[in-house]
Amino acid sequence: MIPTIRDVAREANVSIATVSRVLNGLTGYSDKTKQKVIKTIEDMGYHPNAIARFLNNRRTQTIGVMFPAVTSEFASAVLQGIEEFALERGYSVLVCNTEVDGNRTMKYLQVLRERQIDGIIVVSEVLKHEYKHLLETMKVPIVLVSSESDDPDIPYVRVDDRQASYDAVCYLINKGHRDIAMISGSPDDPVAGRPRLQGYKDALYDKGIPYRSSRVVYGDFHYDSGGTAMEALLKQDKGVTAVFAATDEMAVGAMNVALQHGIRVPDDLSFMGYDNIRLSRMIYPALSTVGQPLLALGQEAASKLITMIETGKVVPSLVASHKIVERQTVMDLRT
Amino acid sequence: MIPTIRDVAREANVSIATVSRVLNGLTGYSDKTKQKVIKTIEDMGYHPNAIARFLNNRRTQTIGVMFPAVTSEFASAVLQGIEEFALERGYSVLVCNTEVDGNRTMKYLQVLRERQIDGIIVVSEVLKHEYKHLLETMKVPIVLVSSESDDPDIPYVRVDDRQASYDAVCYLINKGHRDIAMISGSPDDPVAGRPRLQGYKDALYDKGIPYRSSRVVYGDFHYDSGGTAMEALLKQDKGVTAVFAATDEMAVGAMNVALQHGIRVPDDLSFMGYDNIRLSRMIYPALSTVGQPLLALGQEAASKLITMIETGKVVPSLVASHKIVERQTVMDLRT
DNA sequence: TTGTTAGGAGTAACCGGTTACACAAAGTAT
DNA sequence: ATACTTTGTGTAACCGGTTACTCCTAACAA
Repeated sequence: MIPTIRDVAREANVSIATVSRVLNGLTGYSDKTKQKVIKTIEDMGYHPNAIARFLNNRRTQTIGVMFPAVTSEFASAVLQGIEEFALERGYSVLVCNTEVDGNRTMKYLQVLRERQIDGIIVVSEVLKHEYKHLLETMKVPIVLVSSESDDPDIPYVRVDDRQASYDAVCYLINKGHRDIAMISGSPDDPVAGRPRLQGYKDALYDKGIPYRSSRVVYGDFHYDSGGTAMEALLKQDKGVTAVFAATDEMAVGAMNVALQHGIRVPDDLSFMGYDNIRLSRMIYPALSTVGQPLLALGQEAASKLITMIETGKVVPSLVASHKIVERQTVMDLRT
Repeated sequence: MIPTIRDVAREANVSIATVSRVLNGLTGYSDKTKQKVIKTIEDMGYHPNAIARFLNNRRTQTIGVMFPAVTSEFASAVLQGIEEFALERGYSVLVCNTEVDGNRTMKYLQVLRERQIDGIIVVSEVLKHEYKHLLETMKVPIVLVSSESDDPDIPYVRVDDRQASYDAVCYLINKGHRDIAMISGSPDDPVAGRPRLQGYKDALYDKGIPYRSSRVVYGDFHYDSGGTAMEALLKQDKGVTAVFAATDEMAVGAMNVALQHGIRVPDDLSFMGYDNIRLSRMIYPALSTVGQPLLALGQEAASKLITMIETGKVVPSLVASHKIVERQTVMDLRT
């Protein structure tokens, strides 16, 4: 039988209250008692039951992390950041992969509520009305990563997608490119879709380059759609010298299609991605891209969430800085 | 204040036992009572507290998953498999990333014990003696993924690495290659190191090709080491027509170095990887490799673990089937 | 000497459920 | 009519901790 605090108390000839106090480093016992209790605990191999403790603390020291896709490198890097910070602060992380279908999100939220988690981090997923309603009744702090909400009580941690996209396109323009196509995600996507497209448009506008809708094609953020988009682009617009994609995956998909067509990269066509996932430096030629501090985003999100949990106050949002990662897929056209 | 079962009982004019029975679908109440209770629960927005329930069930419906690296695609695919199956069966998953340093494993095991998790899945990590001792005192079922233990009480789920490696090399030989190099992981690694190297040697032996130690170079399973290994290989042995790497990451790293050296793939040099991570089809040319059913490995592991938890019996291990994934990096040398 | 205070330790209520057991009423067999 | 089930429901103990409150004693100030 696994020993309980009562067993320890009996064995050490003290009360359970005293054992509890020693365990929690509270005051109210002599040093002699402390030694006796500690020794008994070790002799018996006693380990406190966190579940029982949680029951009256009303804190489970657990946070739930919801992802649309754990398998994406983006998500797993963020997860690692969250997890590292959480462990340090004594919190555990429950993963919730909502990828498969929409109902899973609701199901998971129910599970998280029943498990009395202390807070939730939602990664790159927009809070639908349905979820929000449920979340409100849970009265639990929430932090968003790479997403945003109009609710001032829900802070977010993300980079400025429009600005990052703007900078990427400016980078291309500064390298002498004027005929730049974009492979965008869905323009309805408020996180990685619309703002990145807007950044592209703004950069062109500011640099005096006319925007042509034939130079924008749409994918679903993932690898295969990048290839499909590239095929379409090759058909509809010949004069392009550079392609900017809203995600690295799409950039790589597009680049591979170009390579299959015998197009040389970057000599004939330049590519620029967005995310700086590990993949981007593992391909040949290595992809130039926009870097997001993924690990740090995760850590920041965990930090904010835990602060909210422990202070009960709302914490300000954070716009983390991005950077242009220069590799080998962008040609310098200036002579 | 969040309503408890007592609040519901009072409101519905029944005892807490009755509410509990309705909640758990037990027998022993009239239909009228049931309706009344259900209505009250809904009206009050009552949700049972899983923590309190766990306290007397002695089951937390939680499993811990330990990884050396969540960020690796391998791990995240397995995690997804585990998580999917677990959710279906009402279990939640606590992720434990032991990547950073060795002490974290011990720390995490302590956390898992205190949290009274029902079982542990250890992914591609060998159980050190230190861990094993602790695990034994926890008296909790364990399942290994892509690893092995001499303890018959610890089942594993993995592919036959030696055989898979053997098949990969035979595949190359059947395509007419005789000068095959290998980029191995550490030969001390009992999971992905030694067996894969052995498979390579066995295949050569069986096909009557002499083994040359100058054709084996060692990496650490990750991307960069593949490149380094390739550099070494290019220096020490010129006549190679194919390179087999113990992981896709190393294969890709090696291939990129080859491309940088102006070597054409697969025309001048063929490459074969191992793992079939997403990356392998995202590069150009797409990497031929050995496929492991990662998602299924995860699901199987979760399934076995939950069976062990619920029946208390040890479950047999599983050797899952691998397959050769033909893509574009292997040249057919037969005229 | 007496009153006050602080420190060490114990008792018991409580957190929010589950469940063994008790019991009354209604139904069925004899 | 009596004895025995069955059904519906309640009471209270229990899971393993935390903590408010109480009590006793020794030390110290007046």
